[in-house]
Amino acid sequence: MINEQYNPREIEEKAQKQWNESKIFEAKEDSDKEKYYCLSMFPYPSGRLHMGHVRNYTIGDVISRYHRMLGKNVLQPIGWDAFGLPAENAAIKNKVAPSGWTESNIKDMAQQLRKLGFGYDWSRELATCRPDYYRWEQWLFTKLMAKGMVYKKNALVNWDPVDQTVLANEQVIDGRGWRSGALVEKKEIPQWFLKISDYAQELLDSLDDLEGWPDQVKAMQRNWIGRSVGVNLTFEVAADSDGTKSGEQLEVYTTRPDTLLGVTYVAVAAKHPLATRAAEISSENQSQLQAFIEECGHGKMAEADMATMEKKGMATGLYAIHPLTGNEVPIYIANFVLMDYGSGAVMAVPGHDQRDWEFATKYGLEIKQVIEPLHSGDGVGEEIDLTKAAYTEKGRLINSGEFDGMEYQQAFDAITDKLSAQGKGQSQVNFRLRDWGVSRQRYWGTPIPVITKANGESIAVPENDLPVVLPTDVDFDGVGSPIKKMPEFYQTTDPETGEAATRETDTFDTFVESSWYYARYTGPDNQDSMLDDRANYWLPVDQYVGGVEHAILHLLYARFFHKLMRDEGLVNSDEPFKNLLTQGMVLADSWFSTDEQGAKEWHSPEDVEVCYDDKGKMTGGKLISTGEAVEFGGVQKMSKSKNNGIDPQSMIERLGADTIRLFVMFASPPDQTLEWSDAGVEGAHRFIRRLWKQVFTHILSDEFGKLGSVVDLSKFSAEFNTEQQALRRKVHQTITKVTEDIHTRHTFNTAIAAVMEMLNLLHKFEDSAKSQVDYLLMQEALEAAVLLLSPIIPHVCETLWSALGHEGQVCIAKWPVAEQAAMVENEKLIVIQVNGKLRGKITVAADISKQEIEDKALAEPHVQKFIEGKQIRKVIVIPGKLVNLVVS
RNA sequence: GCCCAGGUGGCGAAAUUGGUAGACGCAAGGGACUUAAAAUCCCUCGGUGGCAACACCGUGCCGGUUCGAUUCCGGCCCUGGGCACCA
Repeated sequence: MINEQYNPREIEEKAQKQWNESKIFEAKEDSDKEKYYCLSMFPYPSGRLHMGHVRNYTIGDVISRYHRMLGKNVLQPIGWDAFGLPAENAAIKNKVAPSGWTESNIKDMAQQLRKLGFGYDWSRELATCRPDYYRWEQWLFTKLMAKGMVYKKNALVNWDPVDQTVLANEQVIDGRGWRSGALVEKKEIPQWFLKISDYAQELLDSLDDLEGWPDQVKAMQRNWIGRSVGVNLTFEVAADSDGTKSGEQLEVYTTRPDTLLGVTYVAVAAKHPLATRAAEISSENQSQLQAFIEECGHGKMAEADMATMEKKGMATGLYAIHPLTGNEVPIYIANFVLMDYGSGAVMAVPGHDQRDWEFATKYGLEIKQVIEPLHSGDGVGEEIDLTKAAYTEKGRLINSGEFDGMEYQQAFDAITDKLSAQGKGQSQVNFRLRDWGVSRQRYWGTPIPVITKANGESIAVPENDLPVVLPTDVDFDGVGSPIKKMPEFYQTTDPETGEAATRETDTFDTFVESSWYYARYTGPDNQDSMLDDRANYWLPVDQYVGGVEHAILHLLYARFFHKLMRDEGLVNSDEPFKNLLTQGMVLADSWFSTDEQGAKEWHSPEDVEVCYDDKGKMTGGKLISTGEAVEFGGVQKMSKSKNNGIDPQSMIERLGADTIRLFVMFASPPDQTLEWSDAGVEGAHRFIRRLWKQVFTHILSDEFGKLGSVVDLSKFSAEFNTEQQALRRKVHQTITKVTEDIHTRHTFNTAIAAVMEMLNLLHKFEDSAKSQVDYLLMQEALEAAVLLLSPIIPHVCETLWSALGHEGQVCIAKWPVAEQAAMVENEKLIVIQVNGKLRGKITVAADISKQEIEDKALAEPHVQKFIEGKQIRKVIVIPGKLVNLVVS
């Protein structure tokens, strides 16, 4: 029996207690059952759950609960991506150690997750900042070192010269350090790299096998890996003006060797040895060159900044010899060429590359046409004008001597062969993907398990000395990493000779931890090895759910790690995530007022009452607290800066977890952005109350008591009247639709809408219900609604399921199966169009012939008005759907 | 700048394989119940014209393919995500 009033707090506590006590979500390996591993991206323990988390974890929970009801052995774990920058920022701000701050956040957030009723196996909870987790990451790294998958090289970082610290890209604002305001420098320091490029081809190829991944994610990864076929070729550097020959060579890579004869200059990075040498040669512009190189050393090293900054360059006074013509072309220093990428030099073809064209136009360099458009079918080619833009299409070669008249592929091969024969170049497959730099000069991360010996040689920490534990009792002042100032940490001995040696004080990129956590969940208690047999029982993950912002980096690194672990014999699959669902962001209205200085003050949408005109169009808002009028700032991503975040905690307390779960699943499909709406949340709550009331009214009826436990409704089917038949058809159509929407399409919004439609029909049916068969049908409909909604609003469905007379828990009840016979429609609605415009509708028997449909359509009075006096040219009949009469 | 998405009523959205545009929900308006309010229930709800039947227009913009286009093709505009040290 249930109360008349829906009381979320009471029933949610009760349901959660029951799930905990029955340990229903603790997964045990069982080879007799089909396994299903559903994983949501683990959260960073910032301290408060935000709506993005709620959305992500509700999607994962709905999928998990659905598959459990199909009878599968479901694993849904949770843990914490616990290393990272925010803990260090909090440490500086609040004078607390990162470790304590993080652990206390984990406690708070775990509490919030429990309140939302997610069916996690908490016995497998892990946190990446704990040594029993990161020790295995260190272990794997040492194995990779032994294999030669790891190397050290110099790489650029954003350096803050005042704070004497490395900055993340997000800490560089307008080219300056966020705290010091100092102009940021690009500094080269030694760092550790993982050879992800060794796996570039496999990472690209196996995308084709990932049928359960969204196409746009695969496309982004393909472009990121960026396989290209081109030519590596060498320019010799010409003798200096005083006649001395340096013998230097300039290596460049191009994907357009067909344009080689159009090269009119060569550009090198500011850090290129040639640039350095040019600035040392005494000449009239020596000081300008030095100043330019200095200028290129500032600014941020993000690709977006490189691509959008003003392209600048300066002639070095040096010349390169064209490998085919022997002509001399000037060598320029250019700010958009980076020493880190490729060889640090590029050949420039301003006639056929837009960036080169802009540069050449700016500095008055020669623009030479070597490609002409192919003629179209009528023998006419398009006009090109190289004074307006570069012509970048592939075409036919001109002004290229012996190669004139060749088309792209022929020219590509011929020029490559010639270079190759002269020892000046060879064809080369290149990838855009660069090796993964894993070193971070930060404290709050996994220590890199490396020791540098007295002779400068780096060696891995021996296996039995692992883990290298990060000291947590530290004084954190924000100026550099504390462990770099702790001799008791970094002073050590050479494990072979016992001589003094130093530990690496850099830590891993936090993407390293998040690249293998999904595998560790299969055996988080294992103290003896990274993974065991359980990994091969559970892996690969059947469904991975997370933000679309991770479409490239995290997902690519995790795929890479899976292959590393496979080649280490730790897992037997090729890919970690069989199916992927990328969820959109959570947005909310933003509101602001402007002060006398013109500065905007952002107000929480929870403090704004929205005003509408009589057409229901929003006109503005005013603050509930003060009555002050505020302006609408658009629908924006929930953020601190716009003050438009909605706290899930207070929502749960006010309306219950089920209401929030229902709202986030109903408001939009999971892969699109979700706009928060208080009114929409109220609507979700109203729906649950209505469902509650429908069940309550039903079980209170006299007829309900006489129903008996299990009834096979199909045996009454011959006696059903039209309304009964229609209700039953709707119920079974709804079961079919919801199953498909959840299972295949992941469109939870339409699944919920379908149940709403069914309950709306049931509501009309209720008014006239009298007979026992009516009540049996209503019981069937209500049971279907509760079962179909139980993955989404599990607490209320547990309660209603038992109220409807069931003993067991709904979360392990059997998912309903639609009865085909109940869905048979003996009549169909046919739409009649004339010239594609809707002109009438007829209802016909489902098994009627095409000819009969056509005859009936032509006989329709309203349709006749449109075909009268006209000639029927064509009749298109789509059985069961429409007739289109083409007349003129 | 490059790569990937998205753009449909007042709003969130639906239309699953090219076949009734706007399901479902929110907001709004009208009504019932109530001393009153809340809650609940019923009705209306893309635009324009019309007493109405109904007609015309309408899925970011321009063009194309088709009997038929929100859906396919070409071009453009706008918004969002990612761009390698935020997670």
